[in-house]
Amino acid sequence: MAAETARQRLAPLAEEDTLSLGERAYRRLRESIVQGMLPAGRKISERSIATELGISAQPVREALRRLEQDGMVVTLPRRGTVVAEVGPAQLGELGRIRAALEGVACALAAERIDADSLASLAVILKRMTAGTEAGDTEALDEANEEFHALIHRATGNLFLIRSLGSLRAYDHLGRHRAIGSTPRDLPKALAEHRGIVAALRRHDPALAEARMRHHILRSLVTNGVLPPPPRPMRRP
Amino acid sequence: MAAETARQRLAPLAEEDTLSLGERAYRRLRESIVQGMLPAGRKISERSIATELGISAQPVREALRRLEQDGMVVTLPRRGTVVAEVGPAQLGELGRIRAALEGVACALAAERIDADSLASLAVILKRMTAGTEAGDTEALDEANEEFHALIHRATGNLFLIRSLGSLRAYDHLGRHRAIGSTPRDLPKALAEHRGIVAALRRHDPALAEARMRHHILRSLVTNGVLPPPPRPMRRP
DNA sequence: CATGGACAACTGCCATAGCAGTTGGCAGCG
DNA sequence: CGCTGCCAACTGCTATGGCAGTTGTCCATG
Repeated sequence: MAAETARQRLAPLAEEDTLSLGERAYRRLRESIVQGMLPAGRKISERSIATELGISAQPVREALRRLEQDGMVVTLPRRGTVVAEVGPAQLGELGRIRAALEGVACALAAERIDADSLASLAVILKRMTAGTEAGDTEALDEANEEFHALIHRATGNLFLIRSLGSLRAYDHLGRHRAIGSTPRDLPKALAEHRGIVAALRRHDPALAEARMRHHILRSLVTNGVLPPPPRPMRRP
Repeated sequence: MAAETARQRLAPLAEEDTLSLGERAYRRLRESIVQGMLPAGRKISERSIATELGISAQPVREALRRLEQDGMVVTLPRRGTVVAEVGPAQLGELGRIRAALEGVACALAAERIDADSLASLAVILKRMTAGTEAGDTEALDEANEEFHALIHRATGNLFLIRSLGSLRAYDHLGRHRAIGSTPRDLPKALAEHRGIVAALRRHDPALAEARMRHHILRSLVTNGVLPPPPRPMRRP
């Protein structure tokens, strides 16, 4: 079959940033994948992507190698590179992996988080409270993003930051897969976020880890990417 | 200061494999880092590494970008790339991360492992038993490697396999850092391995996860990369 | 002696060109 | 009509060359 699949071309890279072309291509491609364009199975050729982005093939190639390491594309040598299939099952697995990783991240953060970060978290919590009352899911998503990113950075662990960045990308993919508005339990999420901050403020790694892990797993369940708890979940 | 640090050159890449040069350079460099040559702080220039390996600079560059994603090197744009500092503290963090990841891997494996893999694990257990009685640490290390790699593969999750591959590399680094023979508790490790296989055979994800995580954390403690449990560890 | 500035020797980064292996289709033979 | 073999158009992969930014050294100047 020919490539008749009405492919929407990628806009050329804006030269707004000072980042390397390889880095920009990496982010752009990852974004394009989780946003839904470039669906699973789509063939990605270094040259075509390069011309669409208005750059050379080398940076694209680097980006593809990194995406391959993230598991978002698979490439058969001398055959081609395609967007990896990420079915509901694998999405669930990645969610469980993310839950575990967010857990240790939260534990590490609890050990070394400073007053400034705690203050920032308090501010984010206020925004979350307002957003929950107003039902502003968009603002909530943004605050949620900052919330977790801040905790990740608080660990000071680059490996954790990078891995969780990739994993959260998959989370976005899951939301885009679910047609329409995904179900959420706003008040419960807010309470959990409060509990996590409380544990962080107490510098209690074990408690922080348990609460964070529970929070992620529960949100995955209400979002439908994980089935209801096959065995009674631990109460935090 | 000049580069007078008696640098031992890397042997050119053998063309034994059919792997791409970039992949081979990636593995070679990672190996060289965890083995102790290319110590932390060593400057790594694409060109010099390329000439030492007898290849071009492009594959080396890809390898460096991937190593950067693993956190093993850091590169300042237009300034240079150096081997990342991985102190005892970060080694401990990475260990805790690995414990969590090995845990979920073991849980996933428990859900879907087949009879063949279980049989292979039984064979490995026998080798471990023999090695423990004979005190053959080298054979034990090899068996241990296969043991965990087999469980990783049993999950069928590429992200898990890749991440744990990188993490285990850091584990080797920890052993090479510790001068002389690192302390180990062979009988205890054997018993834990048996318990893990039993949980896998029972297809009990929660039990398998708890046991695997405990196993990793304990081995990290006896190896000295983690301090003795600051708070009472859960009994599996 | 101290200081500043220019030049050379790096560095990472990117574009171009071409290699070898794979695939799809089409002509030609049975 | 069906099958085989070849050829062109891909693919990923690597080498080469060169650009721009950084650094360290050395000489000239105060």
